[in-house]
Amino acid sequence: MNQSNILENRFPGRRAALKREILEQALYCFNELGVEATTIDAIKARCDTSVGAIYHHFGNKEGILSALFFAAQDDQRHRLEQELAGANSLREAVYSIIWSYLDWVVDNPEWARFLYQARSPVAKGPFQEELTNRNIQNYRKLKERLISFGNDDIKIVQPFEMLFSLIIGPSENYCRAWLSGRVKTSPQEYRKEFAESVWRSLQS
Amino acid sequence: MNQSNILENRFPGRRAALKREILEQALYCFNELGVEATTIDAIKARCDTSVGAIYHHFGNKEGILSALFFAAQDDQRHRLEQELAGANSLREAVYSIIWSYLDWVVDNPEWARFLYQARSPVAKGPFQEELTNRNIQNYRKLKERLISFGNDDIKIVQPFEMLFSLIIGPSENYCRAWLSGRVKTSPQEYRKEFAESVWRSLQS
DNA sequence: TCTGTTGAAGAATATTATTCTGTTTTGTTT
DNA sequence: AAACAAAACAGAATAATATTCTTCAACAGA
Repeated sequence: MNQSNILENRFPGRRAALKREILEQALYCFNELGVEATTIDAIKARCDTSVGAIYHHFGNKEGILSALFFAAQDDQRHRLEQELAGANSLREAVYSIIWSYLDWVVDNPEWARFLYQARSPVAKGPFQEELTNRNIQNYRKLKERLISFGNDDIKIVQPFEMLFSLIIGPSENYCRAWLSGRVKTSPQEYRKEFAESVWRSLQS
Repeated sequence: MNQSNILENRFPGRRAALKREILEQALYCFNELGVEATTIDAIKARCDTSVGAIYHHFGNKEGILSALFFAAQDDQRHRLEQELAGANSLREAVYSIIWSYLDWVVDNPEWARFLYQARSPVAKGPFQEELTNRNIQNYRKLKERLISFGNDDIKIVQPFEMLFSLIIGPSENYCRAWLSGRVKTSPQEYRKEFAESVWRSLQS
C-alpha cells in the first residue's frame, strides 16, 4: 500500500498516524480524481475520520495539497543532493542530476504524478511565496555546485540560464509522458541514453 | 487587450461575441487566480453577464476550461504544421519543431501559461478521452513526418520514444521557467542555441 | 407576421468548503 | 495518582460556490 516512506520520514511517530493516513488518502484522491474534483468528503470517507480532524491538521484543502507537495519535493531534492555529493566532475554531476531524477520518478510514480499536477495550484495558493523561495534556493545551490567544477576540460553551452533546461528538460518530458501512459517503456531503461544525449548537447 | 486572434479564429462572428468575451475573461481569471480558485461569479463579474449565459454556452466550469484548452492547443499545433511543412530534412524538421514552439509561446504568453496549468484538470475531467485521442493523433502524425525523412545522413538516437522528449524537453522546460518568472531572458533569444544543442544531442 | 430556435437573465437549489462548539485523548506537572 | 493544559477528534451549523430551472428577449427563416 505504502509506496515508500516519504510520509514516515516527514511525519514520524504514533501521534501523527492519522495525519499520515489523511495525506496518503488525499494523494490517492488527487491523483485519481484530480485536484479540483477531490472533495474533503471523499478524503474523509477514505480514511474514516471527520472533517474536524482534517481541518485541525491542515487548515484547508490547500493545506493538504501543500503538505503533500513539499514532502514530495523535499524527498526528491534530498535524493538529488545525495547523488550530487559523489560527483567529481561536471560530467558526473550532469549524470547524477539526470539519474537521480529518473530513479526517483520510477521509485515514486504516485508522488511524481502528483508533483506535476500540483505545482500550479500550489504556485497560485497561499504557499506561493514559500514555493518561490524554495525554488530560488534550490536553483542557486545547484548553480553554485555546477560552477564549482569549472569547465576546463570542455566548453559548455554559454547562457547559464539554459543549462538547467538542457539537462533536465528531456527527462522531465519523458517522465510526464510515461506517467500519463503515452509511452510504455520505463524511464530507467533509457537512463544511459538520456545522460549521454544531454552530455553531447552541452558541448559547444 | 486581445493578445492575439485565437478566439476570433475559433469562434467567429457577431453572435459569438459574448462567448469570446467569457472565454477571454476566464483565461485571465484562470491565469491570475488559478483554476480552482476561479469562481463562475468572478468570471461573470468581469464580463458583466449572467450565470445563465455562461452555462448556456459552456455547460459547466470544465466546459470553459476545455474550450480554452483546445483552442490554444489547436492554434499551437497549427503553427507547428505550417513550419514543419517547409522542412526538407530531418535537421530542418527538428529546427522547425523547436522554433515554432518557442515562437508560439513568446507570441502567446497568456495562452501558453494557461496550457501548462490546465492540462492536468482537462486530462482528469469529462474531456479526458478527447484529449487522449488528440494527443495520440498528433503524436502519430509527427512521428510519421519525422520518419519520412529517413536518417541516411546521420545516425539518430535509437529508441524512437525518446526522440520527442529530447527535441521538445529543453524548450518546454525553459518556457515554463520563463513564464513563471524564474528566468528573465526571452526564449527567442536562445532560439539558435536550443536548436543546435538538441541537434547535437540527437547524433549518436 | 408568425414561429421555432438560440441567447440571455436571475432566482432557486444542490454541492462543497469551512467554521464552531463540544468532547475525548494525551502528555505533563505536582 | 490527580489535576491540569494542550492537542486530537467528532459532527452539527454555516458560508461559499457550482449548477439547474424557469422565464423572457432577440433573431432567423417560413
